[in-house]
Amino acid sequence: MRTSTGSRIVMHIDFDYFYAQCEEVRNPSLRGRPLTVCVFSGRTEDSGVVSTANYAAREHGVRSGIPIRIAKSRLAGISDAAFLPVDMSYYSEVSEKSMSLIQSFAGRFEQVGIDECFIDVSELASSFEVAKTLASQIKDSIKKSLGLTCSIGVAPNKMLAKIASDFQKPDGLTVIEPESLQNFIANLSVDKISGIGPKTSKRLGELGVKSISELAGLDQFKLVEEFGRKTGTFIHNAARGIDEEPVAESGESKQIARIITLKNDASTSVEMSNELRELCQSVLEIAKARKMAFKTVSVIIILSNLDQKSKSKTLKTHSNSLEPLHSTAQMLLNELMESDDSMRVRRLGVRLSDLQNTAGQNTISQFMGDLNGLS
DNA sequence: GTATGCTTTCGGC
DNA sequence: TTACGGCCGAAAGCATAC
Repeated sequence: MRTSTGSRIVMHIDFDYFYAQCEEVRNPSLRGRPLTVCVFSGRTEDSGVVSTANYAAREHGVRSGIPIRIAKSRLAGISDAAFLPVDMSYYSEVSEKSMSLIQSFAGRFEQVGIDECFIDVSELASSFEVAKTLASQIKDSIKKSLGLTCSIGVAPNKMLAKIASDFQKPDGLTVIEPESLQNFIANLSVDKISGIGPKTSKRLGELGVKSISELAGLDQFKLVEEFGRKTGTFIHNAARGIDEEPVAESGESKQIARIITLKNDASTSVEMSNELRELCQSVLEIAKARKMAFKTVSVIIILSNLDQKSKSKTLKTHSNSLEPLHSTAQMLLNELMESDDSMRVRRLGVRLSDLQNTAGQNTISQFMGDLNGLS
C-alpha cells in the first residue's frame, strides 16, 4: 500500500559518533570528557590516526582522519581527555543489536556500513506525520535499550533521507515532506547529494553551479552531453529531489581487503614477502569463513608520501586456495615495485574482489546433470 | 558511437 | 616542526566489443 500521494516514506538512521559513543556506553565515566578513538598503527608510539571523536573532543578540533599526535597536541593540557584504541568486535556487537532493533520496526531494511541504515516505512506510516512519530519511537527505543543516540532523516526517498539525517545532528530528527522538498534542498551545496563528489562538484563549479537550485537550472541535454547518459540523468533527477532507488536488503560484501602498516618502509618486494604471505592467508581465511571464492586479486601499496598505488589481476576462474592467490599477489607486487625503484612503501594490502558464494554450490557434474534433467 | 567490463584511484566512515 | 588506519563502495579512466 502506498500513501495517498503515492510517494514512499524512507528513513535514514545514522548513529552519532558511533565508535566513541559505544565506548561511552561501555564506560559512562567517559561521558562529557573529550574522547578520541584511535587506530594505532604500531609503527611508533602514537603513530596512527583518529577514527572517531565525541563532540567534546571535536570542540578542540579533533576530527576523524587526523594523526593521533595532532589530536594529542590539540588536547594537551586537558587533563580528562581520553584516548582509546579501536575495538571493532565490540562495535560490531553493538551494531548488530542496534540494527536488529531497527529491523523490528521496519518493513524493508538496508544496512550501509556499521552505523547507518535505510528503512522503507511506506507500509507502516500513512503520512509523514505518522512517520515522524515512528522515528521518535525508534530513537527512544534505541536510547532506552542500548543507551545510544542517532540522527534520523525522514523523506520520500533515500537521497533526501540521507540529506535529512545529516541536517541536524547529534540526536536529530528531520523530516522533508514532498511539498517542501524543493525549498529544503534549493540552497544546499551540490555536494550534499550522495554521488556528487569533489570531481563532479568542481566541474559543476566551472559551469557556474554551486547550489542545488542552480543545478536544477541546467538543461538535461547539456548535462547528458557533459557527463554522459547515466550520470547526466542522475544529476538532473537528483537536483529535483527525484530518486527511485529502492531500499534493498544489502547483499554480501563485494570485496575483502586487509591492509597493514609496515614496521619500516620497504623499497623491494623481497623485504615484504613475509607480510604479503600473511596478508594473503588472512584475506583467504575471511573469504573461506564467508564461503566466498575470489576471481580478482589486488595488491595495494601506500608510499611514504601517502600516495597510493594498486595493481590487480582477474583470474580465469574463481578460486579459494592459497597458492594461486599468493603467486598472483607476489607477481603484482613485483610489477608494482619494478615500475619505480625509488619507492618507499609504508603500507601494504591485499584485496579479493569479484566474489562468488560457494555455499551449497553444486559441482560441475551435478550442474550438467541438472541441465539434462538427470539429478 | 555506445555499452560493457576491467583496472585504478578516490574518498567516506 | 611534524605528525598519517583499515576498511569499504563508488567514481573515474581505459580497453574492448558490438
